[in-house]
Amino acid sequence: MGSVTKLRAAPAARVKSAAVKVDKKDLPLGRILDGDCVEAMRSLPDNCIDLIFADPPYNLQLGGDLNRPDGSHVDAVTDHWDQFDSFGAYDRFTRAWLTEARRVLKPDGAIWVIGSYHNIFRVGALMQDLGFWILNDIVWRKTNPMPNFRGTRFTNAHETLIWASMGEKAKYHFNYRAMKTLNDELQMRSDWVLPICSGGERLKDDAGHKAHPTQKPEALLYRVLLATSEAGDVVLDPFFGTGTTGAVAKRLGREWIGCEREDAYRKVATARIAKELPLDESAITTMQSKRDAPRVAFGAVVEAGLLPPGTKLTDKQRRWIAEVRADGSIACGALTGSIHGVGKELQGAPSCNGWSFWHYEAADGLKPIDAARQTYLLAVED
Amino acid sequence: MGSVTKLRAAPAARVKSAAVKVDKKDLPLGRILDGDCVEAMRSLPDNCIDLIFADPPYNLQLGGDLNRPDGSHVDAVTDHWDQFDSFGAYDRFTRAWLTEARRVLKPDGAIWVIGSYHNIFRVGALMQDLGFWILNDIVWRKTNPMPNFRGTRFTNAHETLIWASMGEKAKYHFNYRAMKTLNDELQMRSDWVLPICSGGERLKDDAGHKAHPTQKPEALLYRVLLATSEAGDVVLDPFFGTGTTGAVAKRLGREWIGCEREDAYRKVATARIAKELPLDESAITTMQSKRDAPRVAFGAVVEAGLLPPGTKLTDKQRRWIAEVRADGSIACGALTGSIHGVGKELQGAPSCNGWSFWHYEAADGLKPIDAARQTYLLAVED
DNA sequence: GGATTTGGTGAATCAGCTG
DNA sequence: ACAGCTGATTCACCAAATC
Repeated sequence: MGSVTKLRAAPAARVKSAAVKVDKKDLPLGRILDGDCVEAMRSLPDNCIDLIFADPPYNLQLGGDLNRPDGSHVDAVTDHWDQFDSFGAYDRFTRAWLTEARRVLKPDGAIWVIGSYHNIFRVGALMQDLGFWILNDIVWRKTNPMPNFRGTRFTNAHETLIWASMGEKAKYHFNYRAMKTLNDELQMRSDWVLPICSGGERLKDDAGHKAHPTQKPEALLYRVLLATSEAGDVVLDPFFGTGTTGAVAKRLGREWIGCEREDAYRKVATARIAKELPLDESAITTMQSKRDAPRVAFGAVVEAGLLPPGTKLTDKQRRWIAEVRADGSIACGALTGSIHGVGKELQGAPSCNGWSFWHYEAADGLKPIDAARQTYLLAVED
Repeated sequence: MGSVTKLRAAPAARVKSAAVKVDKKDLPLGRILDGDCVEAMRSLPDNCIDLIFADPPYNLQLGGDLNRPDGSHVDAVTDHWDQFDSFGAYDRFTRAWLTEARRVLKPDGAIWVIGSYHNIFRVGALMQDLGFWILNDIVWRKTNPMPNFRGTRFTNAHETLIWASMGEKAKYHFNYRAMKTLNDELQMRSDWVLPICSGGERLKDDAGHKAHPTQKPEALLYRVLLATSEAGDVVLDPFFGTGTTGAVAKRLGREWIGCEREDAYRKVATARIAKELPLDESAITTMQSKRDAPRVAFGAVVEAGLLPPGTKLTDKQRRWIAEVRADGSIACGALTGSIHGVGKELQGAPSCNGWSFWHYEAADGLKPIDAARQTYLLAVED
């Protein structure tokens, strides 16, 4: 077999300085770190995490839930005549863990946070303040929400997730093709219809009570991880709970790290993830977008004899005819250049994908030259 | 993660003096106030408004031009009124208008704000900071959103509305029964599926271009006003635009006041509202008792404008005539209820399928209202 | 006249690599 | 930092034109 001609450059370095590149072996992969999530994250190096999924508490009132950035405990506010103390405490807590999350994330990492109207607006605003760049807000539309028993409001039938990159110009990962495939060949939308976690998936303690009050459905994590991480990526969940993130990460071939300070949850999560089996590698492999495929120069297709010099190309409506030249450029009258540039000029368009614009006469009719590229790719693939 | 408990909010800001009751006649009802909304609201007395609907600038931060895959150009929102220098500037703007909105609202008044992920988190957090008590966040799921042309993110297919009262202990108005009626006898949920504003509803200028870049669908305002205001209430819209709020308020028998600083928008809105006809009082009357409740999604067909309130229905033999009301119930003389229930009573039958029993006058003759339902289903199916 | 095709468009934070 | 080149990428609905 011939060697694969990959015109694509090496993938961009994921961290700015190779000197601070962290060896995955030095990370506590597949472990649940004990204790407060801010403290736990402090034990991790900078720029080592590919993706964070966070399901923080909504609660301002429960004693012991909140700690200040310095680790000291925030007293529960029982006299709530001053709202700013309550919201302020929640904001300090949120800012503390988001700051630490930002430190451990790689420059091309991303973060997901889920919440309800009680907390998500504060979380979202703080994320923006800290420099995170919101990519989408996602609505998890519950098929089976709890009704509003008193008939006083609309049924609260959804929760909101925020997906953000490290900054306005930061890179991030989005498996567009995998999401489109998952959604019956339509773009995946920002509203996801999924049932709440119940039935056999809902973990129970020895007494038969639910092990955790807010266990998230695995389908939700499945979609999050499939959409925005790659196999082998390191996924961190600072509020690990019963370990839904870890279980789905293991299944999908992602590495994971959790933070959880409740012994009971850690125990349940550990047992749960131990039972989880990783999927076969071929099952994890997702549809690639063309953007991720190796780039092929038109000249290579010409060189390989698939569209030899002198071949006549035309557009679908046969408005123009161009001729392939030996160097992989094409000529249409006096106009010469790349397949893209000539197509663009002829149409007066802002841009043009020459692979789909130009066609050639095949035995079974007019075909886009992209077909020749596909043939070429199959031929050179090992 | 702890158990889910509500965040605490500020005590409701109470009216300083109950003696200062405002006479509606002293308010600029049915008028669009010229100028900046903060200045305009300053001309209103304290505690005079029942409901505010606000569609503030979203502070979109767009990059360069965007083209569709077919090369056509996307007409983006680049208007000067949507430009802010920073999050800080946007926050100051938001705090200013929300503060004034809070002053003019009655103690049992409420506010709706619509936004996208660009601004809604900041708006929601500031609302909480100012003492507003969030009652629901509502997701407007668009049936026909603009796709993500570059395949870089999830299709941004929804916008978010926040509904809030004046404070944790404040009273507010919610027409639970009307919403349940509108939703086929199921509690109305926090996710609303509605198409974007297009077609004949979309206002155009003399040159045929859209009169406003972000005109909201009337069905959205219809649901907001029907759910959280009463006939005769005073509704204020600080960002009036082309006056969707005013048009629907007039139709539903609510008083309205707008603020708008752009001459062109004021002009379009004035002409639009002048053409709007108030519905008959009986059509506006909403169902308050379960006994009279229809059990159908007929309300959604009404809301969509396919069979607007006031429409006359008759049976095939034209023996009876009934009138459609705003919440999807119908009235035939003193008899009111669902399309099924009223039809059943009139015929003295054990049951009646209202969809086939009732007819409306279409351009091409008498048609069963099921035809309108089919049209509706085609429109909203996703 | 009805069915089909074609074209237009909507609140959008919409590319990545090389030189 | 910036310019230039390559080439990847769209869904639902409406309206007008065409068959």
